[in-house]
Amino acid sequence: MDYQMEFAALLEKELHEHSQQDISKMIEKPRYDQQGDLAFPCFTLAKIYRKSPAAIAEGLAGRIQSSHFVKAEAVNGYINVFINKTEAAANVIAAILREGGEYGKSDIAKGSVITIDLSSPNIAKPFSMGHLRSTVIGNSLSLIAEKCGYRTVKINHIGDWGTQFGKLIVAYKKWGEEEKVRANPIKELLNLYVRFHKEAEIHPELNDEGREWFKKLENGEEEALELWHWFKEESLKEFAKVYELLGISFNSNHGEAFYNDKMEQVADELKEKGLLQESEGAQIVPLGEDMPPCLIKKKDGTTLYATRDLAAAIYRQKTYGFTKSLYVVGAEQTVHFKQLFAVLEKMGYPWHKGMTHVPFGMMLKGNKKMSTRKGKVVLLEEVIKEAIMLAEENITEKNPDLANKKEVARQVGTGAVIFHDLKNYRMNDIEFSLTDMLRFEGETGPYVQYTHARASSLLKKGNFTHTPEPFVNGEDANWPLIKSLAAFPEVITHAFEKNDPSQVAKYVLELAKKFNKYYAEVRILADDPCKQSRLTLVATVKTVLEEGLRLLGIAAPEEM
RNA sequence: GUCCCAGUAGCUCAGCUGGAUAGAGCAACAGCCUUCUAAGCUGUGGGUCGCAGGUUCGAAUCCUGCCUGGGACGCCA
Repeated sequence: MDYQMEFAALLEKELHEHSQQDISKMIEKPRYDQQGDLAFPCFTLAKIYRKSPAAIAEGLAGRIQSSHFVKAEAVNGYINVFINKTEAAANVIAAILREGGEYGKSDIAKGSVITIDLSSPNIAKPFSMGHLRSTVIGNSLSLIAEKCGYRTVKINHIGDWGTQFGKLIVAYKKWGEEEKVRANPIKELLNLYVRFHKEAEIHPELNDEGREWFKKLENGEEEALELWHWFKEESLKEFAKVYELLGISFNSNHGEAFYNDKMEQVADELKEKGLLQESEGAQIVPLGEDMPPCLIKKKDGTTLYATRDLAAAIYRQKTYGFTKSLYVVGAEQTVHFKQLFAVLEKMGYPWHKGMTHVPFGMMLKGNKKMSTRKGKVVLLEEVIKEAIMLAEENITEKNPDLANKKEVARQVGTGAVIFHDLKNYRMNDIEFSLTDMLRFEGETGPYVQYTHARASSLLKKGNFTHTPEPFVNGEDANWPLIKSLAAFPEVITHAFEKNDPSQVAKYVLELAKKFNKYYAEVRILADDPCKQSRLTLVATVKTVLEEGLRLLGIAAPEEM
């Protein structure tokens, strides 16, 4: 039952100048409960009918009659209607019981493919807090897309190619020691990387050496390749630990290097299509006034990441036939993606229209960007481990007999870290704060998980069983919950359209808050005729909380 | 210099396809566990919605200018 459309249909009978669709768009959800469930503002009608909004509202309110609404009243130029709670409750509850975890799914995609470029850490650099953002946002978006009927392909486009490796090789050859790197690869490689940039400030010629070594790498010289391969292996091992802790996996791990043998074709194709020009010794595609030109090859003939991204996009289209393709990459790379999409358009690929850069703000420290080159990074793995430890302490204190303590601690600890990242709009910069990240109270992941665990516990204690004809009345205590439960499907589509997981995070918080309020006010397990009805409501809340958390990439333990 | 993003309570943020009384969490203070997990609930205080114009019956929300912070602007990714 779509109450908004029903309300619009009733209004349309009275307002012939407006279509049902238009009216539906004008209908709002009032902020305060006393204002009813749906509201129609009459201000814009005042001019047409030459009557005051209040008078119009008065006139219309009396004509709103339907079994779906119990009341319609005119207030301050609005018509406020009150939904038939018993009917609405029955519909929502039945839908959730019937669909379970499928509740809220849609099929707007009709099984078409969406590729999502996410995480994409750089080899030989530690997995920093900054990469966490891309990883968890991308992962959640892929889960949301799946819920909307897409076949998703998560691609970890690992940064395993580029001039930086030339630099790293130079640093290793000058100052590196094999045993040290073997013992503690990431840390030692980072030290070398940091040292390189420090020394390059005084001796800029080091940068030239770095470029030379990258050229050797691109030419496939053995020494360069061997070192590169080694650095890569060590880094991948390190990343795997983080992904395991987070519970995130990928459908493709093709990094930049994978496209090495595909870039020449791109350059050729650009040339054939007459897009390539030489400028200051480099090969470029000019993109007009609005954008800087896209660099395809440097004057020494080596490639740039734009070249690799072009090759990757073409490869992905060929391999997956995507209709949509998301790049979950920091906002500072906005121009790069504009260029990338513009070049694809010039190449005549219509599918460039399905490509979207999903930017996000930075992790700041002391209002400054955390710079890898200066060694100012916080290691994600350490933060996650800390969160897990803290979660375990909490369990030991509050629920010492919990069976699978370790696993629940992992779920809650990572839940805190992931939720902390996803609860706010992704474009906001985040000031890194360990205390905020490890908070388990208030608007946090553990708060939602805790609420879910409470619901689970009630169902167990109350011996809840699915009844074929669930009855949950829409009494006032239930109503806020019913309304929230009904909103879940539209929250998901909205989150997908905006590429915004925080919509789901905020929703799940709101539902948890309402449930905790209900929990405090109503004795759910009281032995009276309505007990099963209350438990049914609890069951649906549990289902939706669990599903909401799942869409964020967060587990919902039964107990904690 | 040009372009992009942000500026709402002490702090972190919601609200921004314009609407009726601007909301949470944290922090502070005061309550609530002999009854369903207190990782919870209830209450109190706290706001020139960066500033100035404009559009509108109506602006935190849209437009313009300015201020502040951050970012990006051809051989890094």
